[in-house]
Amino acid sequence: MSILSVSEAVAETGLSAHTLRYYEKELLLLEVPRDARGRRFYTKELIAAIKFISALRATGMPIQGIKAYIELYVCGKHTAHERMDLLKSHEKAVERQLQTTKDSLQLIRKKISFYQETLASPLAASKQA
Amino acid sequence: MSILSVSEAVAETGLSAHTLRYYEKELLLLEVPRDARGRRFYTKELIAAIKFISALRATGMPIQGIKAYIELYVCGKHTAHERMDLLKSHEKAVERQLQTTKDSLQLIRKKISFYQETLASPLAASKQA
DNA sequence: ATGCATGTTAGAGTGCGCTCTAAGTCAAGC
DNA sequence: GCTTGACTTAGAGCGCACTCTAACATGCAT
Repeated sequence: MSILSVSEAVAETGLSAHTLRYYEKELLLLEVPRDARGRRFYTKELIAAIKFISALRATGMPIQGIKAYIELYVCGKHTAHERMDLLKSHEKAVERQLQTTKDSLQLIRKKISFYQETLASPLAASKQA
Repeated sequence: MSILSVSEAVAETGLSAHTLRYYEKELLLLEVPRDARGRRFYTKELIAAIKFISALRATGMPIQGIKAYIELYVCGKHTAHERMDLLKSHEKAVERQLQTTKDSLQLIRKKISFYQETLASPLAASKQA
């Protein structure tokens, strides 16, 4: 299973075939190999790259940001430090975003608690939007 | 400071005046009062509503979902349970999303660690996309 | 009285990330 | 031989959430 067809890659990564092609077109995926009939297949390295790209996307990095990372990679080993800095900066952004999500979740939970109290004893409560 | 002008509401909520008007048009904000000159102002209840809406947006609830919540609110007290269920369901969704963000962050940190090792002792390492 | 700040409106435009369409190719199975 | 299914391409279309434009109104300061 170290070489996957399109449909296998779809199953493995959770992305659609359309999205895989779109990423390739946007230069997020480089050198996707083809079989004798011109059909794509995905090596385990490529699958790992797709999963990493998915992690960047899932944490809100825009396509252009990922592209910038890939371009550094293409430029060679001497960009390793710059690539790491890019990831570290994204790491910090994700940490901030996690915190604001948690804060927002707290506010939502407060509202839920309010509903729970109100529904338990309808005599209380009045002012809420 | 229990009544805020547009610019004060902008400062207080972090949203743009454009976005406040957009939310009003989309029926997320109801009955925004006006002064004698026809200019909006925001009561503290309205500001609280805006902050709650921002929390829902910050946690990924779409405008249409928020609108559904507001519509239930407009329908009266008897929808309180349904509104709470809607929030609870969103709470669960946010918890799942928080988990996948954390998982993705772990993968990103693994890559950063790899770079750190590689850059510390350049003799190691080779295979990474 | 003139300019500026701060608001108003309806409606158009933007950026992002997919997502889909239409037409075609090829090998395998009935 | 014909159909089916998994793929290919270039390019169009879509949904979302803003975001901006243009023209106008009003009161305050110089």
